[in-house]
Amino acid sequence: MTDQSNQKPLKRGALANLTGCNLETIRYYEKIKLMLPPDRTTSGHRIYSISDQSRLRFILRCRELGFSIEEIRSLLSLVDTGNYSCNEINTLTRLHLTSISKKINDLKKMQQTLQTISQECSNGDTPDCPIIDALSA
Amino acid sequence: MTDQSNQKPLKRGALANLTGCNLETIRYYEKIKLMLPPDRTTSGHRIYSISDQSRLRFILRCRELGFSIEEIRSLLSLVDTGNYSCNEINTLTRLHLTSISKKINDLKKMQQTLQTISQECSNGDTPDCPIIDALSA
DNA sequence: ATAGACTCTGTAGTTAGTACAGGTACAAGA
DNA sequence: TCTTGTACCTGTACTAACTACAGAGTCTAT
Repeated sequence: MTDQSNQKPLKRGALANLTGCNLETIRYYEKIKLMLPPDRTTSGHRIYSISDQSRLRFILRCRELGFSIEEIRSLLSLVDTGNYSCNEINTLTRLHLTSISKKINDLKKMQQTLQTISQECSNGDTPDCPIIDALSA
Repeated sequence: MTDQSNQKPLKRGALANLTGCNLETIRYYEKIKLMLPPDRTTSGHRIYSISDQSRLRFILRCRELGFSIEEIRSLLSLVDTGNYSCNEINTLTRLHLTSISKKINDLKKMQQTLQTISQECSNGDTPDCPIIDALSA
């Protein structure tokens, strides 16, 4: 009954297809030691276990949520040792939330400024442009 | 009466101090041809004219507002040729505003998701963490 | 004259990947 | 069995926008 197609060991291309991750990115994550070195066939082709697949999904999910590689490294190392508390994880999460808020605020300030100066624009055909003036100020 | 101190030709360090721009960044902008090659003393030290100073300020202001180097290059090339209309400038500005809005939206989605999963956290001392569960899903 | 600050050049490192080139391995069809 | 076309292997170079350094030359103030 259950579909076993995503429960089998996979080669790199198949893992990429399954997760939506770029082929080269998988190798990159191994190089920077986010992904553990997978088993290999005798000829050297990588074989990804189910736990490798879960780990990649975890990484990709964190990236979607804006965690940096180093933040993910911290999360993974807590999980890998098994010596983590929910408390520690939540601290990292809240730190990340703070930096997201800061980015949003910075972008909103830019947006506000640009909207203001853009509204002054006459949209004319002459080189007399209040935007350029504002940017030069 | 008027302070002429920021109206004199300057060397690189002085220009950096005056504008708040990093010393090396000025050289970088020259290398990538955002800044025009300045005059030199006989021994090769760069001497920045008043118009060089204005150009750098323009670049820095655009960077503050989130324009990419290539966007600034477009703006500057319009201004440099003199063949620009307010209309063209405003088009570039509105394109940039669109990309800012998109970034804000993306960050807000991350924020929302992270807040939700963070709130489920018991902050306990055990490795039983709903954040990790959510990230693994 | 000389010490210390400034400037010059080229190069390497940063983040988070992406894209090749040149060479094997594998799987399917004739 | 042979062949052909993918898929995979490795290392390296490229992206954006800087920043930092090493080693050499120059300028300035005492």
